[in-house]
Amino acid sequence: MKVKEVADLVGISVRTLHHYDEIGLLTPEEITDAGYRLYSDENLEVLQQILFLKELGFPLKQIKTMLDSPDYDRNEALAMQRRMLLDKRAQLDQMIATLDKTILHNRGEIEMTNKEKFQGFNFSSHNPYEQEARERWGDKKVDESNAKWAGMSEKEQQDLGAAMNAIYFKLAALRHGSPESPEAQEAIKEWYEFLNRMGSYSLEAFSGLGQMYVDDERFTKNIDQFGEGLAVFMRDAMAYYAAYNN
Amino acid sequence: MKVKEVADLVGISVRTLHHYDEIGLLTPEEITDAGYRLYSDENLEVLQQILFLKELGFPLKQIKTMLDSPDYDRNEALAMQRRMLLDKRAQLDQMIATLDKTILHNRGEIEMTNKEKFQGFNFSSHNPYEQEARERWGDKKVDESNAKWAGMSEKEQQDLGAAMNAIYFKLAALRHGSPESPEAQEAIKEWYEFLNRMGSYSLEAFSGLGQMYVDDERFTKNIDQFGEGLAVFMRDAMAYYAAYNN
DNA sequence: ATTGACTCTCACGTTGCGTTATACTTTATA
DNA sequence: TATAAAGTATAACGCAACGTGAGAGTCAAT
Repeated sequence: MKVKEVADLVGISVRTLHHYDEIGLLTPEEITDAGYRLYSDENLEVLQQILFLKELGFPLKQIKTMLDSPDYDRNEALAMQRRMLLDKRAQLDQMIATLDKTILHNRGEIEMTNKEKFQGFNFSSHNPYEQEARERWGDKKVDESNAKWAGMSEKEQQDLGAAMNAIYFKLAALRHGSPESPEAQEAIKEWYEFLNRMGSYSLEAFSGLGQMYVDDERFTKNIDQFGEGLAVFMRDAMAYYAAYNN
Repeated sequence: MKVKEVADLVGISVRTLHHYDEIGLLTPEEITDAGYRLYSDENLEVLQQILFLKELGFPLKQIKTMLDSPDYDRNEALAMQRRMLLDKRAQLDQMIATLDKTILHNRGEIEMTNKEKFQGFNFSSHNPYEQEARERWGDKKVDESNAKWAGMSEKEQQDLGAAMNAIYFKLAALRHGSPESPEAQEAIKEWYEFLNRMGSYSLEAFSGLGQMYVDDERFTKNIDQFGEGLAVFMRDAMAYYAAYNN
């Protein structure tokens, strides 16, 4: 398929396809003698992945990094994308609810706090683990973490969300190997460093958090969406990392 | 409220608020002697509108034009935004359905056409009026219009959608006056020119289309979402325009 | 053979901020 | 009360992701 055919089929521009080729994100299967790009069905399947991830706010560089990874599993990616699309739909639902309340507010039928007026504009939805986190680490650490989150722009929040997912991806791809392998330890180190951008975790607290991933089935359920058994794998990797990095 | 307070409440950056001030989109109610920006509750309500419209893909320049318009009615705007958010949610639903099919396809359980793989990535959903349009204007005109639409990038399609909505807004604001007033005629002229970017309408066809807006209750229902009685107003404005612009 | 549509590369422009630097102001802490 | 930290201002460069236009070659339709 030539560029215009692909562009029309998908609903993007020819320039977009050129750009994706230029940055190495989507390289046509074949180039004719005249230099024309020919796209294969496989190219289209990759393009579909790109558009899903793009819709979810991932920057193209990060999409390329994901797709180029030898550990990238398309079916696991689809499962993750599905969850994120559901999250995004839930965010839209919340925005619609906020809009409905705003209409009633404008009619004088209800009062809205300023906070209520902006429900749904970012993913700062209630963290269901916050109560447990407070019990385990105290109010100060949670408030500190929340303050950091709240002090970020939407872009920063999205980037963090995407970075977090990228780490989950990487760990999921490694989970069939040993949690003590250099690759696994490298990836879990990224997780440790990532967490320390939000709060401040000692190695001991890090290991304890890993145990929580398994003890608390809500954590387990969320994490295992990225790959069955990932929560256990992460716990073991985190315990090993904590033991051997002090 | 100072910038950081607003930024934290809303989940945007301080830089964003500065930018909106710079371009005249959101001007703080008050500036202190030190030059600090102070935002009022009214500013926050405007900011909410901005964020709704931004989420719907309107460029900031266009948002500013809308908000600055003396005809801008916030409640009508909210109704329109609600509809567009519902449309966007429907698009996400379609993307999720596409993703689900993709998962089955990857398992070998179903086959997907290339077209099916990209359902939901743009708003090229089936136009329910297409059948009637074919009957009234023939296959050639509809194919031509569809081909033009399909040949556009997502950005162009979104811009057109936004431009279309902006015209509807303008007309809705004018509908309590005479359809023959210069303002109404100017706005309906924009509609005429807009339609001619998609197809090619004679003045006679334009007037006939206006009549259809009233005769066909699905048209009426869609158009009147922008303002009760707008379909009738447009029909009359279109008839007058057609009669006096040949 | 000619024309129209499609394709290529190149390069500048646009939008909406992010980021950094520098300096002033306000608030919290010792 | 003095000092440090946090918050505020403006200015300006940088970035991502294309859009847009120009010029030229290629392919398909007439």
